[in-house]
Amino acid sequence: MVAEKVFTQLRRGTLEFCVLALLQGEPRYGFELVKALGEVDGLVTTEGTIYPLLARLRREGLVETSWRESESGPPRRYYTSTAEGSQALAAFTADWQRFCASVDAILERGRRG
Amino acid sequence: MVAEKVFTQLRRGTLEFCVLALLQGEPRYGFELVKALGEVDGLVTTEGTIYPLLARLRREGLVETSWRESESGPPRRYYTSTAEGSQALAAFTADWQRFCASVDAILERGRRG
DNA sequence: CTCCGCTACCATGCGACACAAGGTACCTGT
DNA sequence: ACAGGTACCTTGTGTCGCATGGTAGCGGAG
Repeated sequence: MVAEKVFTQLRRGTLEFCVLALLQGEPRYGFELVKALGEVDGLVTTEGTIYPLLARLRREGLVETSWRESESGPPRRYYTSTAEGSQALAAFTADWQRFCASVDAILERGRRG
Repeated sequence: MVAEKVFTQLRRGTLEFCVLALLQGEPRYGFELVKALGEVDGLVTTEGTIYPLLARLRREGLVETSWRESESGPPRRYYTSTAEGSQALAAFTADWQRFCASVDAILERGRRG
């Protein structure tokens, strides 16, 4: 709970697109996303983070939603990526790789210095 | 100026340690750091960001400072990484690599889906 | 029937970076 | 020696995304 604080900052800006990536070709609902992200190192989060994020994606037209009945529990709101969402994801992926390369270079320089 | 907004978020949490990396083995002053970061893709920033950041690092004991005369201009406050700073940098580097690997994996999955 | 897990959602707060202005010291040209 | 420009540091305000904690409803297990 203490060392994890670093990841809270690192997640900024990336979490949004990680969600978008998880929605590619496969509709998912909120709680499912929390569990999926929880299995990935450094991306653990909670519903309180995911739902505002999903609402934002919806406002921006990057995802669409639809209700479906569940066999065990309350109905679920499924989120699907729009074409615009996939496009935004692709653009981010390029930016992300550039950014990673820059940071890696600096950290590497620091290790030598 | 529009697409750069993504990087603003990505910088969060990493900028601090990029500065720390630049200080390894080589004392630098604030303005110099701004220029050095400005040459790196995605890490461009301004004094208004750097100085509060440096103040934070100093409060946390990760850097030390000392004034030195300049041959051309006002005196400069030089920042040096402490042993604690180098240690924190090493810890972050490990976290960063874990995080990158996670994000890369998710983005990759999204491209296939 | 009651408790607990699942599911969705909202209100509030914090932390880190951006933007912009202000201030002081030094140098240079004339 | 004075004016203006540059180097350098500082401070205040704004923005935005994630965290924390809480509400509410449904359904199954004990």
